[in-house]
Parts: sequence; structure tokens; C-alpha cells
Amino acid sequence: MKTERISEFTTQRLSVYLRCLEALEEMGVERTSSKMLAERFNLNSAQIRKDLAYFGQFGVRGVGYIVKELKQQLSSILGLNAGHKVCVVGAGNLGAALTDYQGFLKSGFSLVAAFDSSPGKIGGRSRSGVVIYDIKDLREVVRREGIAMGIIAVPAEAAQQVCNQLLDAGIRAILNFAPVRLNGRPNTAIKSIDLSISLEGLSFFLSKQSPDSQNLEQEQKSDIPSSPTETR
Amino acid sequence: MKTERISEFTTQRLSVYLRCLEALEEMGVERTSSKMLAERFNLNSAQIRKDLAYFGQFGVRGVGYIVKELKQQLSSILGLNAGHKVCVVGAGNLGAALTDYQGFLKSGFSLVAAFDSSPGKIGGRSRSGVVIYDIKDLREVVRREGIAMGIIAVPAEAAQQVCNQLLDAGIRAILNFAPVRLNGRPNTAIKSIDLSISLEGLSFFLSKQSPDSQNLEQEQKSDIPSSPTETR
DNA sequence: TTCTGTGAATACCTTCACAGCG
DNA sequence: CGCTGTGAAGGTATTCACAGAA
Repeated sequence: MKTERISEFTTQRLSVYLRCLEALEEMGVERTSSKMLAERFNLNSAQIRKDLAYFGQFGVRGVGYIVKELKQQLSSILGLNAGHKVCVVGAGNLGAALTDYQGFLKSGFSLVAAFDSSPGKIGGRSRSGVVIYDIKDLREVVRREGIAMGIIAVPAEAAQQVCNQLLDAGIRAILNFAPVRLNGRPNTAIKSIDLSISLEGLSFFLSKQSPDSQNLEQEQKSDIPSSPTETR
Repeated sequence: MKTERISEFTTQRLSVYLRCLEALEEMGVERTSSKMLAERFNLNSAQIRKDLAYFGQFGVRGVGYIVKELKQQLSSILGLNAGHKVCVVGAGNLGAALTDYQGFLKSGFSLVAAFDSSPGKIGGRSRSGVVIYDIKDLREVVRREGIAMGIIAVPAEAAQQVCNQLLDAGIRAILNFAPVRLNGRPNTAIKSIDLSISLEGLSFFLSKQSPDSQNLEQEQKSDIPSSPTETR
């Protein structure tokens, strides 16, 4: 195991590998190789080996990787065994959808609480039954439930304040959907997903191809590389 | 203007600059500088100048940039003036939330249609009044309405098929929320936002800091860099 | 002088290519 | 052999540092 800093590109891919391994396991496949994994997504096999090598030697030379073993290793590296508890702040359209998003379950997360400031929502429940608490009780509920991660789904204007409240409550990992750059603190991770910016990237792609209003030169690339998400 | 390929990191940042310029304009600020912008997010000012320089010379030496002018330039570069029409496929929790997401409006997009395959939903409307069509009518509605971009919010199993249908209907820019890697085609852009993978990245961060179950060494970094999103 | 625009330097990420082990 | 693990090479993105225009 290396002591190097792990790039987020790498961890992102680890998640992808893990998902693939789960699929392979369900299909009854017991062994795999970096080459096989590389073909599934179109990645370079050396990349996969290198990503894994940051964390140890999981493979068998001449053979490959044992699906079940590697799956467990990755799961543990990503901390999914911890079964982190997650809360959502903001019970609007997006917040409600995230609160009930079933995809989180597979990764071992459990969504245990939602928060809002609107009296009409406080005390209610999401469709899937998650209680919506008063944001004022954030600290208390976080402590009581042992919540480790928070998702921000409030309007941009309120996001920084909510972020501070989450941090004050002891949460050190935040996924932010509000379209603002949040200021974090040491020892915290804030990852932002900005829906408009994502769409704008696609819009740029379209403009490049058919320069309607503008005079941008033609291009016929199908492949744009990976893209970042604001983080602190 | 250069003929180089523009990195998606750059376009992502252009969106961020644009949003900042809008805020500045609302505040009545008329001029700004790469330094001022760089301080807002913590970026390097040279980066900003370089990003802008790919598209032309927008600044005035010794002075900076005219907010209004630059804003319009960026808007046009990103193709936001085109007012692209967008549809959402999948009227579940997430799809419904995206259909009604008001944040898209600011960027000049208009969400004109939703699609689903469930008889219970077809013919209905989202909360904000967007009609939910039968996915079978995708091609026709896309043509009639002049839809340029599609958002996929269906379960993983259905995503590739929906993707193909969108492409067949002539849509060349897709934002995908299903947790699968989609196969695209030449001259198309597919950008994926994977909610679970994003959370897993945060989970990894937490494990690094407090190695509960695992033996990962301690670390006290507050800053993780930017992160990618699967694209094709 | 100030602040842009940009070549050069650095840092980071990916791919190549091969040694080494089962 | 075959496939991993990894140093070295190649690319790409970011930052530095400064020439040059207003």
C-alpha cells in the first residue's frame, strides 16, 4: 500500500469497478482480469491495475482477480461497510426525490432523516417514510442518529448557511446540489453537483457542432473527456 | 480564437464564471478582473485568463473585463442564447424533480416534455404542468417541439434503451442519471451524473480520516481536487 | 502603473512496455 | 505461458512569471 495521495479520479473509478464486480458476481463469474474490466468501460487495463495497486496487491499474477475478494476489498476501501447514515436538507422537489432515492441503499448508505424549515413540511414524512425534521433540530438529530453525511438540496441563497449548520453538527462530508460554491473547513469534504452547469456543458457541445448564433468552428468529436465537480 | 480542443474542465469553469458575472451584474458591478473572479472561487487568476483566451480577447489590459460584455460572450459561447429545449425521460421521483427544476430556466433552457412508459403516468402532467407523454411518441414529440437535449431518469436496466431511443429521435446531447455507462454514438455527448458514486467518494473521504474497519493511514487534508463524471 | 494574454515550468494523469511471479 | 504490478514515457491541466497594451 502506498502513502501517495489518491486522486479523486481514482476513487471515482473504484466505485465503477465495484459496481461492475457486483454485476459479475450476480452473473456467477468468479474471476476477472484488468483486461476484462477495461473492456467493459473503455478504459486502459494498466489504469485499473494502477488504481488497485494504490491499496494493495489484490491480484494473482497469471490469473487475475477473484471477483468476490476484490469486491469486498473495494467495498471496504470506499468505506461502504461502515453503512454511513445520511440526511437530506431541503424537502422540496429535488430533496424529496433524493430522500427516497433507492440507489443509495445498494452502496450501503441509509437515509435516516430529512430536514426543512417550512412548517408545512416539518413533522411529515417522505413518500418512503423518512421523517422530516425541523432544521433547528439538526444538531440533535445528527447526534442521536449518528449521521455522518449530509445532502444539501435547498435554494442557493440558503445553502451556505445550511452547510455551516451541517458542519457545526459535526458532519464532515457533504453532497451539495445548490448552485453555489460552498466554503468548507479543514477536514471536511464538500462535493457539488450542479445540474445547470452539467446541462450547459452539453449546450456548449451542441453549439460547437452547429454554430447557430456563433462563429465557432465545426468539430466532429464524439468523445469529450471526464468532467469535474466543484469540491473543497 | 484558438483552434485547440477545449477541455471540459474549461467549459465547466466558463459556466461558473458566467454565474458569477450574473451575480456581479445584479449587484451593479460593471467591471471585474481575473483576480477578483479567482478570489470568489479559489482559483488561479491565470487559469481564468487562459480559459477565456481560448475564445478571444475579452479583456482590456490594465483594466479587466466589462461584466456585461463578458457575460454575453460567455452566454453565447456556451450556446445558452439558443434556448435549447429539453425533455426528461422517466417520471419517477427523480425524473419528476428534474422536470420541475427551476434552476434550468436561468440558463436559458426550457423543459418542454416528459416521457414515461407507465400508463398511470402517461397523459398526466408534472406539478409545474409539463405534459408526460408516452415514450413511444418520443420521436414525434422531439421533432414537433424541436427538442435538442434529453435527460435520462429511468432505472439502470432501461437506460441504454432509452438512450438509443433519444439518439434515434435525433437528440445528440444527453444527461444521464441512471447508474450505468451508456454507449453513445459519433457526434453525440452523453454526460452521466451518478448519485451513488458521488456519495461513495465522500464515504471514501470519511474512511480515510477515521479508519473504522480498515487500516488506512490517517490524513488531514481538507481539500480534495475536482472529480470526473462519466462521459462519452 | 495595472491587469491581460501567454510562453515556459510544473504538477498531475494516463498509457506504454516489460520485469516478475504463479 | 498469462496477467499482475510498476518504472518510464507521454499527455494534459494548472501555475508561474513576465512582456505588452491601456
